[in-house]
Amino acid sequence: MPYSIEHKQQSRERIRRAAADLFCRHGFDQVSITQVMKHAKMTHGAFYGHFSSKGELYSEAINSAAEQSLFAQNRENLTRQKIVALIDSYLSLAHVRQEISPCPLAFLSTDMAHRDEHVKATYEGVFNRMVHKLSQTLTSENQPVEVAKSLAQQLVVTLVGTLSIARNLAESSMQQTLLDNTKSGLVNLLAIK
Amino acid sequence: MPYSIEHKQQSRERIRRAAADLFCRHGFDQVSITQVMKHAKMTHGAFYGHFSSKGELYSEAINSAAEQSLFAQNRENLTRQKIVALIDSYLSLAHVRQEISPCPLAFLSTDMAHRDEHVKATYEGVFNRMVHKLSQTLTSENQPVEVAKSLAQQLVVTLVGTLSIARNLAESSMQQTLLDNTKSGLVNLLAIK
DNA sequence: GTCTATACGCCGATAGAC
DNA sequence: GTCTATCGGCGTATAGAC
Repeated sequence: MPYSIEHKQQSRERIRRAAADLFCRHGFDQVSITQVMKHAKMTHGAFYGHFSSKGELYSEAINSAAEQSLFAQNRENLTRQKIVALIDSYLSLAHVRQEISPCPLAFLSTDMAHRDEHVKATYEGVFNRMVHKLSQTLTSENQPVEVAKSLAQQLVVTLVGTLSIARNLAESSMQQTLLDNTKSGLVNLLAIK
Repeated sequence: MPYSIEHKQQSRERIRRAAADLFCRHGFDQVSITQVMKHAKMTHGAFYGHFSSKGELYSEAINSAAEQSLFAQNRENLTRQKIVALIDSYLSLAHVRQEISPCPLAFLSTDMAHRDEHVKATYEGVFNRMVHKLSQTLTSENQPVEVAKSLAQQLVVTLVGTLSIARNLAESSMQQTLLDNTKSGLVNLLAIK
């Protein structure tokens, strides 16, 4: 038995990671299975030993991107201070250029519209988990949970909207200005609760 | 001469409109020229009498969508009151479902990433025009123009982020909650200036 | 100006050797 | 488990008739 179980799991994980990177960078339709497998150092025929279809890979890739994104890096509970740092990293040129692990919510928002229900559900799951994690931190004792959840939702949609538009601006100075404007707006939002 | 100049212009405009609708609904790659031309009541061979490539059509479609969107409907100067009404329409289920003319910024944000520079520039132009129009209204005499522009940018990115995420939520009740949360957040944002 | 017909390439998925 | 080879379908773009 020349191939161990670990070997197969490692191959699968390499495919997942390559797909997460490429899909976020170029979108689902513009990335072929051949390209993904080339990044994972295999040929395209081997793909179907790990996934049943390109669509299934997409779900896996979204989850993989979420696992490596900024939101997942603080595994334990967040603090308000860490949220500010997270906003800072999220709204950075490095994130726009995908030099750090990209947030799939921002890089794939529009790309979801035409996929099957399973892929959409994956995206929605990532969104809900992010909102939930943030709202836990934003909750204070003397206010209803709905307020914290509303605040967390506003935070996420603003981050996502800013990043996906910033990506489409030609000059990096314009990108930086947009990122900074949102940053100061969010500081106000969180300060007044 | 069986075909008048107006006839050609009308055909071209039908193609532009059909493309705007379909691209916003399904994305660039998922819409074929044949589909666009079917909606425009022609066959696909006729397409190249009006546009030189599918990419060129994309730019035209983005501009066409912008022309018909909510931002373009108030041609004269906006007022603060009209901005509130615009936010209300923008953040409606009807817009999410594309029952009213869709905002190309929200429906195509991610789809831009992989297109050529000309298409991206078109998108950026639409964004800048919207920000400019809003910032004119949000300017008051005793504050620098940068403040109004920053506010207008925050407004647009928040609208775009909310709509593109709402589109990916399965239950309309969840969509409505998200829309309402952003709405109340923006009311606060604009009130405090 | 619009039609039908076709050239040409790319991609998802499968088959079979090793 | 991964390889090479291939099938089948679709989509952009072009050619030529009307």
